[in-house]
Amino acid sequence: MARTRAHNPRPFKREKHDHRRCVTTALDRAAKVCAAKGARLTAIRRQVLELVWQSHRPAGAYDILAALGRKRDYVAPPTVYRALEFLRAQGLVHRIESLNAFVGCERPGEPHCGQFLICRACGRAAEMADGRIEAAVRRGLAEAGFALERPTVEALGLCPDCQPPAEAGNA
Amino acid sequence: MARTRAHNPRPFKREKHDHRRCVTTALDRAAKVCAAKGARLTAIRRQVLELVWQSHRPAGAYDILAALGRKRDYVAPPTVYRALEFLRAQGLVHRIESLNAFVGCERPGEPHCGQFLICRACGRAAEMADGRIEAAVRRGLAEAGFALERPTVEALGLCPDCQPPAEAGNA
DNA sequence: GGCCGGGTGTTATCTTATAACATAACGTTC
DNA sequence: GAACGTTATGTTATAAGATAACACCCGGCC
Ligand SMILES: [Zn+2]
Ligand SMILES: [Zn+2]
Ligand SMILES: [Zn+2]
Ligand SMILES: [Zn+2]
Repeated sequence: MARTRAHNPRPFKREKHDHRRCVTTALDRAAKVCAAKGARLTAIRRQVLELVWQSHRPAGAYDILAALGRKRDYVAPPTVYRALEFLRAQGLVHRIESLNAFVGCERPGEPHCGQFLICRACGRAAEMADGRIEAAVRRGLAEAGFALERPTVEALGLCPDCQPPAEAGNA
Repeated sequence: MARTRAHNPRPFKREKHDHRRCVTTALDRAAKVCAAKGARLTAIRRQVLELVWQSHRPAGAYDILAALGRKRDYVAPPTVYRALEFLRAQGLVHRIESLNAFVGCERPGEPHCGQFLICRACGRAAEMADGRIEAAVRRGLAEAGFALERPTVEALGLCPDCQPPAEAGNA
């Protein structure tokens, strides 16, 4: 039963990691996904995607707008929103509803239900891929007679790095 | 193992139901919850709660603002937002992040993870109470080392009433 | 009275998002 | 390579959602 790993046990990256690699991987994957679908990853869309991946903190549309303004001539809000909508339609970014912000998708190409941990201390958001959560959600909604289109789970809290140190030897 | 019902199998109300009863129940419960906590359910807060319960469609802050203006003298946005924030802190309403809107909580007093089905056709939102989803979410987040504070599940789709009729005899 | 704190009123402003229309770039066909 | 339909972007204006900052009121308390 070729069961892929049920979930990623470490959704939050280390504080220090080779983030340039995150970015290049994301851009490479995006190119592949778009090519496979015949979608056009234009210059602006690519730049917006790159800016979304600037960090693991969700980026607001106007943050991206401002950053984009530094790279090229000023662009107006609709341009950014259109690019973000395109990227979301391709499954390349997720929108974090509770923050009105966007993060790059960790698993583009694989359809999945968005599951996010949002740290209210450091602001990072990590995407989980817990098959059990997804299964529970899909089952619950099916039992409610609901035709599911786009489920998302968002949890606000404290990431491992931002939690006060445990008193006892509780790992 | 006094297991409460795992979930409500019919989160969406019938089109026609005695909705006044929904409202009065909600207001009664709110009074009890506030009394128990020593929180003051003032006139404005109560009116805002009543307006949130006007229907099972999530109400935007400015919808409430407008409706409130019809009942009493004009109130400014901060008044409504403060009332909504109070109600949310008391667990009397939930915010639907993906809609920037608010719905009354079906189970005030019982701490729970918000689970919502949002129909993109009729606009209604139904709160689920699926213990298995909640358990899966809590477990997944705990395994990720995440200190959980406020998990929510939101699913966009079509409610049973709004789905195209099934072709075959598939219930 | 004088003080405090919670709740509300008021004004102004900020952030987020989209409507509507104009223009440019691309791909195809002949 | 001109004409055409299609998709993407530019531009202007505005809608929609949310909050900051400060004033005021009112009840309880000393
Ligand atoms: Zn990274
Ligand atoms: Zn953190
Ligand atoms: Zn009702
Ligand atoms: Zn519906």
